[in-house]
Amino acid sequence: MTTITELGKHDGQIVTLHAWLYNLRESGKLLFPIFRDGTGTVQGVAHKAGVAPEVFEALKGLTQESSVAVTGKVRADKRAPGGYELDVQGIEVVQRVPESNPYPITPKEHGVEFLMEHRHLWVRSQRQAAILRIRAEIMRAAAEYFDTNGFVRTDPPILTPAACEGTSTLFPVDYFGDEAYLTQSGQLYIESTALALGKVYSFGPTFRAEKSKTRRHLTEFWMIEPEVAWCDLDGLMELAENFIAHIVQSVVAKHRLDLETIGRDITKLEAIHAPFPRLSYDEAVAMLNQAHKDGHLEQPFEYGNDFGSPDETWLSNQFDRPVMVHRYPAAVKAFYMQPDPVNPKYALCVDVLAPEGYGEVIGGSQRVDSYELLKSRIEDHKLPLEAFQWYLDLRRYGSVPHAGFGMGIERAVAWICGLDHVRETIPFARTLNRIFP
RNA sequence: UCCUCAGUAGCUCAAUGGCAGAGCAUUCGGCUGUUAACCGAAGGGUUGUAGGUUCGAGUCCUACCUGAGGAGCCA
Repeated sequence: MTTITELGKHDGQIVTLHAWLYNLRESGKLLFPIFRDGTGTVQGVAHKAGVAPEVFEALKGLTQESSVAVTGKVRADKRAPGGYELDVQGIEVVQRVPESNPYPITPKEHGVEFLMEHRHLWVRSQRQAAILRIRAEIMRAAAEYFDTNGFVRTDPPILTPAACEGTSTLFPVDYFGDEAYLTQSGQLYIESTALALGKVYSFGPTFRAEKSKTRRHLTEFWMIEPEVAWCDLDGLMELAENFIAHIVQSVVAKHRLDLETIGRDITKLEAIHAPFPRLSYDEAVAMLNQAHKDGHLEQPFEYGNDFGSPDETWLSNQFDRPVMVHRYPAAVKAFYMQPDPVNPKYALCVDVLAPEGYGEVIGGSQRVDSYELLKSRIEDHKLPLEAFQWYLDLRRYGSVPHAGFGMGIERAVAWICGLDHVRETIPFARTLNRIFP
């Protein structure tokens, strides 16, 4: 028993594959079945005169996605896309898809709605399988970076008693008669474990009930969030650029074939090395104003606002690697962000914008470490002080400067794979209009 | 929540207000190197739903439903 990616090690040998029929071409007394097994695809060849009659009959007219155990001889062939073909000698049909109810996803074009409705089958296609393998590598490499740099993984709860930031919409759930919410970020909790363990991270699903209908939004998405005690904004930006470079280079090193399958321009990924360019908010605004003057942006940018989606897209397109925009006006940012001591109207925060117009993949900040300031910020934002007493405890007992960020896995996958929508980056996307299958 | 666009065969799409069609898929036949193979034939329709205008509506009008793209918000 072997797999299709391993066929090169078995040239000239007889092997058996557990596989599915991906497609079948016939040419008279010649059959060209294409098999897929989850690791790749290979074309089989069967001459009517060269195989047992019952094998030829079983293969002829076999239906797409029927499951089989196929035995044959591996043969290097320069006509084959993967370099090898399989001369079929025997086949056991494990389950034959009936003609009366054929596999719905044909090797032809399909619309988004149809494919999403059949997501449970769509994941079998070569492109989707390649994306899911790359997603897995991104998640593995992300965890690996922290695991090998002294971080302890401390996962926060998914069921939470109160809003983390109070602004985004939350999914409420009944908790034995009380109202609880699905987490939208583990940040507040890992600030706690960071003060216990030094360097920590969390990695899990988060939920936002925003009515966003764009190619960048899911209602359920995965986020990896480091939080570091005794860390300032500069230290955080250094962490972010090294972290991202590690992930991208791991994917390039281990999934070149998958990147080629989905048509990704790999040279763009090979350029992703630290350090990344850094722009202050004011510098970014100056660039946006110039861009508007030059006619690259329709809307003039109003100083003091957060960047809109077209602004982010344009900014990130100006660089060949991710760009880090730091020190936004505190007024448009979250209550827990530390003010810049040089000018307190700015927050010590950073957004990392992926290149090629992919926009924000990381948002992070140094956190407020003063009890008095944090308390007044909570009050200014009209958040229930009672619910944040435990969070304020972190400033009552041995408070230190600390910082952290969150990276959305799906946006990172979309960028690294060069996809135009995050719905293809996760096995089963949850969007505003879809919670099926 | 707002703006724009789209719903016709299993799928992707055509059809000036005048007989509802093609390619793929399925079935049958042909082809000894095919690469989303090709060639020939057959079956397959409550045109998203409900009203309306008209001699006549897939097409025009109204409402609703579903989906897509974008804005805002965010990762």
